[in-house]
Amino acid sequence: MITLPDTASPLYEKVKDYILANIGTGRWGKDRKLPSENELVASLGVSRMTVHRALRELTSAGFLIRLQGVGTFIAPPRPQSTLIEINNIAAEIIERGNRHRSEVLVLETIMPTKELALSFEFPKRVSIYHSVVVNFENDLPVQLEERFVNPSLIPDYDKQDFSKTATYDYLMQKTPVTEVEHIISAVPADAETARHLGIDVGACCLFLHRRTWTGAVVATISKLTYAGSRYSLGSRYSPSKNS
Amino acid sequence: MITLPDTASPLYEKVKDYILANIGTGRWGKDRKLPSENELVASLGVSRMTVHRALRELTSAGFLIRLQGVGTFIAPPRPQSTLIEINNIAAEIIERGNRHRSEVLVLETIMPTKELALSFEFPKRVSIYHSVVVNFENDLPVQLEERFVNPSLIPDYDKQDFSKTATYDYLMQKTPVTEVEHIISAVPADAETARHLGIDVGACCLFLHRRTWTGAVVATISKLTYAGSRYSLGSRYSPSKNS
DNA sequence: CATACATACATGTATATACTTTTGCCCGAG
DNA sequence: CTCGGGCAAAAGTATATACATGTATGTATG
Repeated sequence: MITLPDTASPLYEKVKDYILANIGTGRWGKDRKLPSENELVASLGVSRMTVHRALRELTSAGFLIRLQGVGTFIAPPRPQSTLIEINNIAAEIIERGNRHRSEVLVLETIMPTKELALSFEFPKRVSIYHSVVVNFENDLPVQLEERFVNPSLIPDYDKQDFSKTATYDYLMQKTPVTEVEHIISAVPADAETARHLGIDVGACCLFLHRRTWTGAVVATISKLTYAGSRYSLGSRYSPSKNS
Repeated sequence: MITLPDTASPLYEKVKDYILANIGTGRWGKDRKLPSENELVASLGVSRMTVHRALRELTSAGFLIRLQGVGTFIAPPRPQSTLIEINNIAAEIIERGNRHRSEVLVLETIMPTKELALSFEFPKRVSIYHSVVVNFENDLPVQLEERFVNPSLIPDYDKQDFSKTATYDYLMQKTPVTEVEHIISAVPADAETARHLGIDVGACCLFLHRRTWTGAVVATISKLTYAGSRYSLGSRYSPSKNS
């Protein structure tokens, strides 16, 4: 029987500390398999629910991997990927000390195309909101922003004045985002895009496709086109900001 | 009594979805206070532990704020930014079930231009490693990869065979990255890029500029050019994966 | 009137118990 | 030797219960 430290912290935290202290010391074999919940119950003298909570939280924090029916394992060192941050364009422009202005080209209710309804994961055809806005930095158009919005989550989208409130701000305020999908690509400007952004047809544009979810429901689909010569996505990131 | 959806997902997930769906609709008053655990138990017909777990996870995901003795409240909107993930291209290609191959065009030691030395934050001119590699997905060139590497951190870079080990893997293995800077833009292909990627001059390319630091020292500078028509950066991200 | 106490109610922690789902493996039938 | 059934083990979920701890509030008492 192992005795956990006699501090003020809750029991499941002590169990977490105990497990963390034993990760990396090689104490748990070269297959990096932890004792089972029931073994920990026996060796630590706490209930299985408490052990389970400790293990679940360490798993969600990325330290462990658990397989039902198999066991609990130490997670491999962090996956080789880096993150970049995508900011709200209005805020970004203002932060650079420049003036931001929006021009609303379209704000309407439409029936989605079959393809769009599919992207929304709609079982049947329901009408959705559709907006097209051009964002200016010091009177120079930098971003063409087309959005499709799920009206069941954001009811009054079509009644807003998006030349005053940025669409992004309104959406973020109205509904919590639980998941985001991004696809970034480079595309040549089509005729309409070129006209709105004041660039040549065929000029390189950065194209950002974004879907956001609230729970299991697709909340918004956005297609953001940036004039390639006038804009780039940038970020600086420290991986060491995790627990 | 509210009836939760009859799906296969666990009960606490349904409770989380139910709560998320009610956040932002203004359903829970202008003080943004949620019903107490016991009220949710009564209205949803589940046990308090299940409600508690749902609320605890939403709290740790940043959606809620809980005060013992007071109640549960909707958290103020999170900082408005989202993250996208940039993966190792070799790993990405293999994960898609395709074949990855590299062709090393250049691997040499050079004296940096003044501009480059500035990017490295070098006080004086020191020689650096320089590599140019084309990455193929099933014999189709998708990425032109130019790297400048700080020899004081990665000594034997010029002696590796990068048709066998991906440059990325080698660098990640050799030195820990403490900070990353990314700039993504869309550019037309110049003559040389077009030739190496097998695309037309002027075709849209995704251009990724990356600097990595190890401590206070710039370790690598990379210029990655993706054939726009053949590649897009994608990612799906759940903000709720924090502790 | 002000302070102290009692009370109610909120979330936090801990346990015991039961059942479900997934997986790995042994063992026997063919 | 192979296939498949069945069993055991592991994590996952759900509940009932109890007690701990923190907060707000009303009330009795000095």
